Amino acid sequence: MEESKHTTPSVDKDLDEETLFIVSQTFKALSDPTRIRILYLLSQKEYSVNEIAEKLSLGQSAVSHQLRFLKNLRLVKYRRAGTTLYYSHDDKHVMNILKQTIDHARHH
Amino acid sequence: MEESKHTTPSVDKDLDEETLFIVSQTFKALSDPTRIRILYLLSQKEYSVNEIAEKLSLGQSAVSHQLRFLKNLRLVKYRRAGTTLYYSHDDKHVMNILKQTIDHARHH
DNA sequence: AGCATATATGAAAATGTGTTCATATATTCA
DNA sequence: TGAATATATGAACACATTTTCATATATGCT
Repeated sequence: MEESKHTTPSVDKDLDEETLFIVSQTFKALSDPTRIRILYLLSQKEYSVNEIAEKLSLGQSAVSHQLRFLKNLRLVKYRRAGTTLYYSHDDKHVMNILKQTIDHARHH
Repeated sequence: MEESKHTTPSVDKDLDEETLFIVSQTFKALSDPTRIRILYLLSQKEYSVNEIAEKLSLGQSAVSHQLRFLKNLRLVKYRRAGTTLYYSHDDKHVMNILKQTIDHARHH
């Protein structure tokens, strides 16, 4: 009975492979400027693929590929309206972390 | 006078290049399993380069390269004791975000 | 100075990532 | 069904990242 009585969670346990994988994937999603810009846009409201491409001056294909990446991690979701897919964010925790880090970066 | 009266910071402003760069670099630091393991280790206490290499079964050179990466972003610092360098974390905000995300990943 | 130990560094190799291009699929409408 | 529009997909390319290997540098000790 020596360790972690009422200490902060996450310290003192070791990192199992699965946790490590999830954490690294999550941060990888946030490590690319294009994906950050997409998520930041989606933090405001839903947008279609073409709207995202236009707003950010990116190719339709590039946006689609990145959305698939984000979708696989369940960071975004979409709803269909005819042939148009409206994407929106789908992970409040991750969006919150992105927001925190943007604020932190801005405060210099 | 239409937007962002008392809304959350970081929304509604656009992302300037510099902020985008800092944010993406920060997350890139956290996106690699080796660096995550190093930072996680350093969240507990300071360790020398060789201690880190042994604890994590990594080559001395690989650890040194990653520490330089983290040092450039001012995420870690070191103190010298003879020929030994003891590294420790140096950014509470980033360590907090790492901790949050590990907890989040563990809760599935 | 010479030797031992701890760490850093540069280049090469192996692997991973992001964009583009061409094309496929899905939906709507006439 | 056929045309039009929106999005997805796969392959190829360019570029970036991570590790390894060999070697350099720094410090302390005798």
